[in-house]
Amino acid sequence: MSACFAVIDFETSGLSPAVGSRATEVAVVLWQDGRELDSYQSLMNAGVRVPADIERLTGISNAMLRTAPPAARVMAEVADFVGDIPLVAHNAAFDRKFWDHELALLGRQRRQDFACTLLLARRLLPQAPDHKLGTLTRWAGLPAAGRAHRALADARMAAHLLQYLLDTAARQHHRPGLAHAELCQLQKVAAAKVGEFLRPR
DNA sequence: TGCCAGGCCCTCTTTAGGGCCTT
Repeated sequence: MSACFAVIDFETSGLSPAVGSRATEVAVVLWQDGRELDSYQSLMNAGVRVPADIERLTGISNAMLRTAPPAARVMAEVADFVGDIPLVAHNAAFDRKFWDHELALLGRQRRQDFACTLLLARRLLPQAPDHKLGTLTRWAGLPAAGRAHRALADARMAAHLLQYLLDTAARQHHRPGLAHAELCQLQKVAAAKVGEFLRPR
């Protein structure tokens, strides 16, 4: 049995907490052995106004956020849902800074590493037209999980992309005539390299 | 109104600059 990953995606009011941006929606997909075990998704009201261009991009309106549960309650729930499971995101540097910032507002700290499907895709799939999540999903023929730029759909797309990358890493290390034990060892090495590729520095 | 960040990585690089990617 392979490791379990918590694939996360935030929608936000902007590009960085450093300029006052806050999370507006979060989703996490628990992913193991090529399938979704469980998921969490919620809008979250952080008391900020979402600019009109981001409303259009995500479809998350200020009216929707007015009736959403408080950000503090949602972050406590999602952090408990994730526990110590390793986190994965597409462009993890982005989601990591919002995860850390929103948890810090609760007086809590991240307990695990973040892996990044963007960095892995750049290394393992250099032939792709570009490395946006939507482009890679279409290019690799992965399932379109719903409306792009909504948290649960993007988290599911990133989970399928993670599986595609894990499979690609294993395939690129394959040599004919390997004994089963050798193949298992090679996959462990590939998985370790995946972790190394994806860990934000 | 328009803008705001920041890490990674490539190259016409390393005493730096700029594109990509996230919303």
